Amino acid sequence: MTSTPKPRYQQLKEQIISRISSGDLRPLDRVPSEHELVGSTGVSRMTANRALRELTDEGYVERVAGVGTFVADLKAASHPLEVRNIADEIQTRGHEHRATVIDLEVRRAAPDIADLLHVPQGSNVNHVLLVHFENDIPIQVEDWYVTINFSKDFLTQDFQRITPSAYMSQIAPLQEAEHVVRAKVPDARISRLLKMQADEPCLVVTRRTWVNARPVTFARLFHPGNRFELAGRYRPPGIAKSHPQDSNIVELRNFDR
Amino acid sequence: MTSTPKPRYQQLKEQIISRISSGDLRPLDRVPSEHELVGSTGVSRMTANRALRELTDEGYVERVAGVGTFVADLKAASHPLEVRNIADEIQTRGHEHRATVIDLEVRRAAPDIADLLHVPQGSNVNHVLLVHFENDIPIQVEDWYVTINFSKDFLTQDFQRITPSAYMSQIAPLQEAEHVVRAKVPDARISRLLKMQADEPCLVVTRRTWVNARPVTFARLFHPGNRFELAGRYRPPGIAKSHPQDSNIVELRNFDR
DNA sequence: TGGCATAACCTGTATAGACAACCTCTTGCG
DNA sequence: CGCAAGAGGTTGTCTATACAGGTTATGCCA
Repeated sequence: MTSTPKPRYQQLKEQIISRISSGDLRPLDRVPSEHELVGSTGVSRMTANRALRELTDEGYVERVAGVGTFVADLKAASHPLEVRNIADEIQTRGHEHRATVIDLEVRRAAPDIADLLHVPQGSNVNHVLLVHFENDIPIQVEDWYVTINFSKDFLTQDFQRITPSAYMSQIAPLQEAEHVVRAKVPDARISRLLKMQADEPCLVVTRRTWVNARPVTFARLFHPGNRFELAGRYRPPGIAKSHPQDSNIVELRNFDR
Repeated sequence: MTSTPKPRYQQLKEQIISRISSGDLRPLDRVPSEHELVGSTGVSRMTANRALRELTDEGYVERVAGVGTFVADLKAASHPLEVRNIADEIQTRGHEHRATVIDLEVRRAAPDIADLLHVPQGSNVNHVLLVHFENDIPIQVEDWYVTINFSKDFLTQDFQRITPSAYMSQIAPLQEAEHVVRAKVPDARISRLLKMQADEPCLVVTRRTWVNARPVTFARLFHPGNRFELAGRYRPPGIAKSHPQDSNIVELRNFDR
């Protein structure tokens, strides 16, 4: 069908991405050098250089002159739209973080959850509900639903130590994600867990992730509207040489007013 | 100080970016071809190619094989974190859009506004307050403050036809922006303008933009929490060849429940 | 043994040249 | 007059080569 084959630098990129996705190359592993790629694939060094350079721009690998090319840390590969790990944020602020698991079980999927995860209604899904505290003040409720096939050791995880989203990114690299932010007055249970007053609004972030074109997780994150906000900062690319990753992250932060 | 000068492809990129920023090159204008850059700057064609290719990746220009390179439309240069123009979104949904300007004047900056815009307290700032309607239902209140120096013909704009954010991007390209999203119960005036019920929460997006490291605009966008949500979708780069711009946009959308 | 020069390897950049594919406009033929 | 062929410009890709600068390990010499 395609009259012209894919360019060779693109083939090379996809080959390396696939080795990363499959786990053949793990974070911080060494990626073949330009010269090695020249030897193994027959392309010229400039072509290998372009492939590795673009993989750097896209956050898949990191390069150090004089040393080599290495698979990037998952964190560095995360996207501006990715909400930062709440435990990290709290620690960044120098505060104490604590999490309490309210519920951790396999349950039958309610109709709406089944629909979102593309599983039969009433089939089993993993579920965890937990509350995060910053200096003993509740600031986030996480309500996760994860397909059984995606995570088989879900119930044995210690979600008080590792957040669900950190656990998920360990299992498989993020391939696709959708975030929706709403303002909503939460139901009584969430309101109670967050020690909120009646009629106080929540900032609700719902996130769905896909792996291999199938939805695998669905999560709702509730935050007290009077204590939290979602902030993003943006600087256009091309001029400043500082890490673009730094500036374009979306973070959930506390505001003191 | 810098022992090694900037690479030539980077100098070329900055030179072209500066011609775009200054208005010397306007959207859809033709950018010098690779061959012309070779002639005018003395670099090799591969170096010119790299400069133009990276500018393409960064959204500054668009290239068409066999035709040439052109300054990208402002819209295409926008960032995932950039909230889409609400008039566009409504038209995308096939609905009728209408805007009503409630207030358009120069006023003295209140302490908080003066602080955010880095102007002396009580000095003059442009202000506009307007309401957007989708099929005659109010869906967004925009509350803008713009420094006098940045926009001198602010009061003569027809903000019922051109949204403030579209007008701002006409004046100068966005250099830096900060977005904050909150859930909040609005004050009585906003609540009335949006025809909201008491105690109903708002999704409030506040945005501040910088040009040449100085804050120039501050805006608050209010949306009824029960009618609107902020959605973002993300697909990692490098594999799919479809426009990355398409998939990573944050849009404000209506949900019907 | 300690320290320094050096070799080996790596990435980063730059050049010159080549071919392919694409688009537009002109030219010439039927 | 209409259409096809071609010329010329443009981007897209690829190669071979070169030099600079950073990092690490080796090995020699004092």
